[in-house]
Amino acid sequence: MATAALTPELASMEMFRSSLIRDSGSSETAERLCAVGRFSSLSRGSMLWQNPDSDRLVYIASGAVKLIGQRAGPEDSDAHANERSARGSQILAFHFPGEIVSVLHQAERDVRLAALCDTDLVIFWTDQFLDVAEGDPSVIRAVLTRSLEALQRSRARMMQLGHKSARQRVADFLVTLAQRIGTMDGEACDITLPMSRRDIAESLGLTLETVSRQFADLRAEGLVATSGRSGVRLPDLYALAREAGQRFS
Amino acid sequence: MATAALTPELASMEMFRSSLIRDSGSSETAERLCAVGRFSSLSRGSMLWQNPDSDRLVYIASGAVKLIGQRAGPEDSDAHANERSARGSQILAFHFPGEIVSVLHQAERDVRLAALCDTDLVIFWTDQFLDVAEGDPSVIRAVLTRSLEALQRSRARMMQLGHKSARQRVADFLVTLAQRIGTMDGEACDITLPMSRRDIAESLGLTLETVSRQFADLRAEGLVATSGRSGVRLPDLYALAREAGQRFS
DNA sequence: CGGGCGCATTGACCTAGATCAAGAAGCTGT
DNA sequence: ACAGCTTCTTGATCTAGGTCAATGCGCCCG
Repeated sequence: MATAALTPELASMEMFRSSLIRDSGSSETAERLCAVGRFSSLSRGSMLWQNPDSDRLVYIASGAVKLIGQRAGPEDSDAHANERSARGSQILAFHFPGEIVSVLHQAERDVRLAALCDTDLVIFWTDQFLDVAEGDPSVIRAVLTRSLEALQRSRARMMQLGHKSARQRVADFLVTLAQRIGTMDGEACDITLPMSRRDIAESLGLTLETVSRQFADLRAEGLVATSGRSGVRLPDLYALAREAGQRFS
Repeated sequence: MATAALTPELASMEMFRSSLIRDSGSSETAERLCAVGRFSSLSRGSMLWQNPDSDRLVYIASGAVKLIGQRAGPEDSDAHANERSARGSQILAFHFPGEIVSVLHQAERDVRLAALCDTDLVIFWTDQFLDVAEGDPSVIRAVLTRSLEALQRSRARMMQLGHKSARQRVADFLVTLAQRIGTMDGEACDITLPMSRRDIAESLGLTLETVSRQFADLRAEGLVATSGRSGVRLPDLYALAREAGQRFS
């Protein structure tokens, strides 16, 4: 009743519920799903420890996360497993509010979710989620559609990693991100990067130095402007997209 | 009634039906799905022309296919669009009998399915498939599970493309393929490669020459033996897996 | 069985990007 | 405002793998 904001937990659950109903699920199913979902709040930099025994579905309510794949060195022994020991880890995807991430348990590999900034999310045990959702085909179908979209993005990234130059990767990264979280400002487009240069590098399969150099080049050519660590402005999205795409030879 | 084999079409439909029922779908749903599926037979090297206006699901009954992603040069004009003009195309995945491939229509990109050898398959229009399957949640769930598996494989490939050396990629490719289509022979494992060196290269984001060189090196070290173009024997799968995986430094 | 074509192998060289090594901004907290 | 971090930028080398080019071999077909 107070004028103060809802608790993050209630707000997150409400977001999830209404996103389901928008996908034409019945509100009854939504209620039951909310009942089996567990709310969680992550602060910047912390990771969601993944039980190695089961798959999860994670709904992002607010903030931003990265999905990290790490070749599972068998329990890197005692070494304080804080994030910085990330040698040779690969970022598989970034995810933003409203999206559902599927974190599959995968023998031999270690897949984790880490928060780029303070993040609220709702976690489901995949089997349980599907058991409940099975009563409502439209919900399962919605989840299927989302996972096919994720597959599509994943394939697009593969093409990027396969045959593109550093310059193209960085350009493509910026254009794609602009489409997902950018705000148009007349001709130009502004993005506030939630991730570090290192994150960008690891997601593109490059080194942080190379990413930095490509930013410098694009900046020199007037294709991007930066302000501070995280402010990026793309004065000509089309020109940049052209850089990203089919520059033969 | 004759002793002769079934027609490929009937055999393919029967495979599809029984794979569905194994996944606990009702046989009634299976019948209805078969009714909307269209059988098709591809000969070695030919491509499934993808209508650009809709997504498809393709069930592989026999043979082998590659899923190709090509940055869509706007209608490469008249140039006889036979397969060989594949400049800078990337192979997104290989698929084998029993698997369901989802081919999503993707603006700006051209995704196609090509047969590595003579192949029988059943094609569905995704929306129609799901409309029918919606009556039977366990079928939709099965499709979802398969697509999550595809996502998982896709992520694994991303890690490969991201941070691995040519040697590791080739080793990983062979080990992964061995697990999918290899036949054990005591300690060793035999594979008959359905794809060319060029295909391997394009799927790993390497050149055909580099792949060849890596084969030569691994051969020299006794980790693989080859016979003819397509015969491969892996005398020590574990040693090879170790090459593929976490060789730090 | 032998000719010919396409795939595979091998070699010589050369760039894009990794690696190593300083510095220069940015964002904290006091 | 300043100290002390972390993250970013820039520069100088080094090398894995790409590119170009020649040769060899498996496989199909007459």
